[in-house]
Amino acid sequence: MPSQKSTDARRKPQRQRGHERVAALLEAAASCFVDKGYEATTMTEVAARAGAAIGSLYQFFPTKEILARALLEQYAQDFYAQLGKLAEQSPHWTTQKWAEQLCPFLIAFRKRHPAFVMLVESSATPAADAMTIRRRFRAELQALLTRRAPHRSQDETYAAAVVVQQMMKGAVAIHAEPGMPGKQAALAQMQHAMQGYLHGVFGD
Amino acid sequence: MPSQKSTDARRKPQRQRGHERVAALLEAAASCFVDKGYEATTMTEVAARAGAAIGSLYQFFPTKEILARALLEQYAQDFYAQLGKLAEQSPHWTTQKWAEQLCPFLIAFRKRHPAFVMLVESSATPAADAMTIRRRFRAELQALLTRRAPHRSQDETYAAAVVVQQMMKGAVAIHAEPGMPGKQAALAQMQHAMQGYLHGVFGD
DNA sequence: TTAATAAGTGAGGATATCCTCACCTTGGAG
DNA sequence: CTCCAAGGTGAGGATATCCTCACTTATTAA
Repeated sequence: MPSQKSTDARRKPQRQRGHERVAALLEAAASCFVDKGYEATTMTEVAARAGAAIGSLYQFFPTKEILARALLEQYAQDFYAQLGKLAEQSPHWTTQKWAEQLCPFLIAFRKRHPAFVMLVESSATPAADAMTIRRRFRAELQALLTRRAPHRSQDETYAAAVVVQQMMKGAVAIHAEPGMPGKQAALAQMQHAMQGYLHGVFGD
Repeated sequence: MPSQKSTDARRKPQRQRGHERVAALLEAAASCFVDKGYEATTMTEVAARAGAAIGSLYQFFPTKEILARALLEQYAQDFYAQLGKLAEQSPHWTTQKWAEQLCPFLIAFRKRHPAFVMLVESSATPAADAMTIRRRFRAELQALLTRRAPHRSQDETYAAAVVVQQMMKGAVAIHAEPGMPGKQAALAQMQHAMQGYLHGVFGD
């Protein structure tokens, strides 16, 4: 029994047309989630935005939760890939560059995939998946920090990773708030705060 | 026409029993919101947890949104009152004390009223109310900072208030995450980060 | 006591969403 | 060309939630 309904029983596309449909459906789902949130988006509207019949949607995604999880999984891969690029470049960074790179990182990713932060942050249904992603994100941050500050203990770099993660989240929240005056100045201050904190962690 | 259905057309309690009912209903609603989130809580369960009939609930709160707004309004009053206490004491604080007081502030309030942060943070229905609360919260923070750092411009203290607000949110997120190892150390680091940032803002 | 109003009740109507299913269409392999 | 599985379709069943309403009970004022 290779698959169960409750987790992932969707029929995987075999022909090219199937793959195109699935891509369109996922894109439509992302669009709906961004516009209305997870709970408020309806399967009917997802199908409509994809230009597909409701039956087609259910052929590939038997459940709204499975649909969201598929979207999350797709984004998570790209997310970790971007993090990997950071890991490659980080050895050459000054402390200032660390803040310049880390602070806007989530903002940039949210620009590429607006639904990602929404689904990970939302306390909606795929809560377990979101938690997994947040934990791994934190672990990758810790690995980055440990390489830069080997004199710090694991406990110390872990706590620092938690703080940096929350600061990145804060930067996204600032960036995403509609109609905030002086948004650029606030983001600069957030970055400044992160730089000051990293300065203390790195001990330089 | 003193009231409209869409905003607040509830029959206000006149007798003592009515006030008790309303209190029980609000408490039950808060409990449901905390357990299941705004969208997922049903009016039926709110009534059940309050030991009331569904009809009684609708007598005082004709809509789930009105129910949530009433809860938010009640909490907001307490929230601003607590902020006021901070404002009274803040003139005597060292920079370290500022971080010690501000960083755990939201955590403490969340312990008193777990549904408050949930409703304000959630992108659920009363989005406008939540935005209003966040904005006023930020304005009060700015007032606090302006009194402490009069040499800073309004733009500067506003940006600082935004940063401090996000750090407080981050502290709550850390505190609220279930099963995080080294949570106390992470919270201490968050506080340390805020202290370092305020140090720069205050210029001491 | 009696009348009037607040408060209480729960079956059920209206609506909306998730999801199924029986049937149809398409396109590539043999 | 034929066949068959992948892909497509949308009416409608199952379910759940919001909310109403006609009616009963409690409490206060006169």
